[in-house]
Amino acid sequence: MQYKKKFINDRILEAGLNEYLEKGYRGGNISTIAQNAGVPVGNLYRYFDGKSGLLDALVKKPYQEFPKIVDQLARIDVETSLPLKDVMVRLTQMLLNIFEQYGKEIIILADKCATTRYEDFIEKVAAQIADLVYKKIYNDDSDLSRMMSNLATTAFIDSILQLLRLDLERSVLEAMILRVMNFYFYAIDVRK
Amino acid sequence: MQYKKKFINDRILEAGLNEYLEKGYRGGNISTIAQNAGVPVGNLYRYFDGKSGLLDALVKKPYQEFPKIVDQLARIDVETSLPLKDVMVRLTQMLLNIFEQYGKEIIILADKCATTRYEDFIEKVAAQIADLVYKKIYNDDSDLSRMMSNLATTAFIDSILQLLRLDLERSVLEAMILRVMNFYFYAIDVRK
Amino acid sequence: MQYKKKFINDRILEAGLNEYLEKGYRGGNISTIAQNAGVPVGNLYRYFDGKSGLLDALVKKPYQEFPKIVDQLARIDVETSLPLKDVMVRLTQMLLNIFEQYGKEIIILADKCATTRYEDFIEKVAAQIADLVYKKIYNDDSDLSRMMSNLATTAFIDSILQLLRLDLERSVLEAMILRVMNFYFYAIDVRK
Amino acid sequence: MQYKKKFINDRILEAGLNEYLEKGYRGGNISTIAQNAGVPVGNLYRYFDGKSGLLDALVKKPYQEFPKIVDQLARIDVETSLPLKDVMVRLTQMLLNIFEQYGKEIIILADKCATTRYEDFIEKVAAQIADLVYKKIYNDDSDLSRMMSNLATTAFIDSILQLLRLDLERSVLEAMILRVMNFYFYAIDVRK
DNA sequence: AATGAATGAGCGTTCATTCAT
DNA sequence: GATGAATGAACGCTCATTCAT
Repeated sequence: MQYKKKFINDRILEAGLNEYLEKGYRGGNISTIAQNAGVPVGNLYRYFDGKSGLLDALVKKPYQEFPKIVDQLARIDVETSLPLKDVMVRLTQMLLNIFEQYGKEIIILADKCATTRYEDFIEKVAAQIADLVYKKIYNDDSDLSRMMSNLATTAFIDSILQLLRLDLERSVLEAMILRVMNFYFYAIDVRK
Repeated sequence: MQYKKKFINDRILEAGLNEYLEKGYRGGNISTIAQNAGVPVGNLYRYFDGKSGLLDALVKKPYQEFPKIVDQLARIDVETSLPLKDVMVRLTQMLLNIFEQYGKEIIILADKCATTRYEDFIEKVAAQIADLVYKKIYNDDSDLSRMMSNLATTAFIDSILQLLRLDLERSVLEAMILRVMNFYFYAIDVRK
Repeated sequence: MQYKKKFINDRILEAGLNEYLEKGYRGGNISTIAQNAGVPVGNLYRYFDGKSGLLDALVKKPYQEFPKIVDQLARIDVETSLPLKDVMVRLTQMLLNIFEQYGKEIIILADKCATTRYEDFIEKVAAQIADLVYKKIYNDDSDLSRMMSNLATTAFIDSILQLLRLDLERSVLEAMILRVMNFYFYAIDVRK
Repeated sequence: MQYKKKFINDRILEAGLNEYLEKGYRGGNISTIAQNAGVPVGNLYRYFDGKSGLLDALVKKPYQEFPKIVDQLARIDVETSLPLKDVMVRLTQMLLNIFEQYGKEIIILADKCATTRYEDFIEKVAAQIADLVYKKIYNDDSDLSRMMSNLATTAFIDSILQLLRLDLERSVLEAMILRVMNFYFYAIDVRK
């Protein structure tokens, strides 16, 4: 029987989060994580499957949720035929929700997972969203347009992630999101 | 200076480029680099000053050139008072030139130098350009505007970097650059 | 401070002592020390700060004590104006005490520390003692006399060190010390 | 046919001498020796059998001569029954001769050969001379007396070596040798 | 179940020696 | 024969993981 204490589990997760955020997955140090969590290394290994297992645990939720959210959005889009801007507003709301819960974890997924199996996570999510953007705005079977959707989407996501990294107050964050939205999707038709 | 064979020098540089590109500086392995270059480790050390020296050699040129280019651009801007779009076109041309020569090296500088002295290179360059953008477009002493200049500039640079990563043909690259330019700077005044 | 086992600490110290004694600091091999101590290399690093840290730990005490002892002796000399021979007897007693505790460590300090910061330790100690001898016996402002004090003192110390290396019983050691004393300081005035 | 240039041979020997003197055998660096000799490393290997072969070549002469000289002295002693002091004067002359030719080489033999097969050369020579001293002065079948002969002889040799290291002018050296002689062998009978 | 000392493979680097030119 | 670039074993050290207590 595996008995585990939630508060130990949580302290390890938090320490791991900060360590990976600060030094990246490869640069992160398991002993440091254990120490910062106030847990002996050996015990950390009872709670998580080593360095990579801890990473898995940290990013599991957003890693699984993200694609689902975008799928959901896609379905809404198809079913309701909202104008692009509204779709993006919805997307942004969804993103904000998940960011609020998993902000730091997403930054790890986005920036700190070189050499792990997560290393192209953001790329894949961006591609998924870009597909939506492409169908909605460009949809002209040209490679350049596909690329453009990708670029714009990735840039949009990057901008959101940048805001995330700044660790802003909610109200400021909202204001900035609106600006970014405007920036990326105002008069998109003439800019595409 | 001892005699060194250009093709060995180049093979090490190439192997180092690929290794750092693939695994980042920290994750990169000197023995692997040597092996992929077809050179024994010991000899690699005759050509470059170890792991960090090889990184230095790889990124030296773009690391030095980049800030100069932006300075140059700033001077042109002040002296000629060109409209923003023209300034950006100039910048883009300049960037393209340096990208063409040092594309992969710049990606290493941008993404793969955590824990090295280059780790905030892109940030600094972006800040330098963002300052230009801020003065040119916003210039209203508001923190949100400063942030917005930063976001837009970083997103712009990221988009360019993304194109870089795709390893496109020159003509395609040009077309995409034009689109990105348009995307970022069309009707910027109403979107800011 | 983490928990460390005294017997492991001691076994590493002993293995290090023997290794440095046998091969000198530079020639000594950390893996060999670890192996002879029955400890994996990694663990040695938990107990001591690497190759140089282990040397430091080995010689720390005699390195600090020696100069103090000579100072002490100098003070006694000035305050009591004992005849030379008595001063030397006192010195010898003091040396014997420290030799008994740190015999091998002193041999390392004396012979095996080329290229370390201890490399001229014995020279400095000899100079310090020679100064005493010079003031007590020669004191004629001639360079040759200074040299002679240095020679005699160094030879005296070397003789003592040689006895040390022989690992004699206490009683035998005492007898030999008396003879050496006599040898070096009998009728010193006519021999100087 | 092995064709070798004497001046190259000599320059390597000289560079090796200085390197080993300065850094000891283990610390000495073959590439540095080659460079200081103005000879490519590869060529050094044609002239000498590597690091240890160069050492062999450097110390060969004094290594072979020394024991012979002492043997010679022993024979003179037995045949002529000179008084001790005269024997020592003879020895000193002999030593001086060999020192003049091989001074630095002897310092290497004496101090810089840890971990080589020469490491107890000086000890052996001292023992050989000490045997002479013992027979001449002590000769009482006591262990302490044997030890005392060894100590005195070694100290005497060490003092001579010390003078050697100072690289003195001939006249100064002579004066010092006389003093050391006096120091070690004046009234030896009452001091033994 | 909890602890942290123990473990050793793997890293970046050096340098005596070899060998293609 | 001369050259110095090439070679790779061996070093000191780190750290993810294991395991005795």
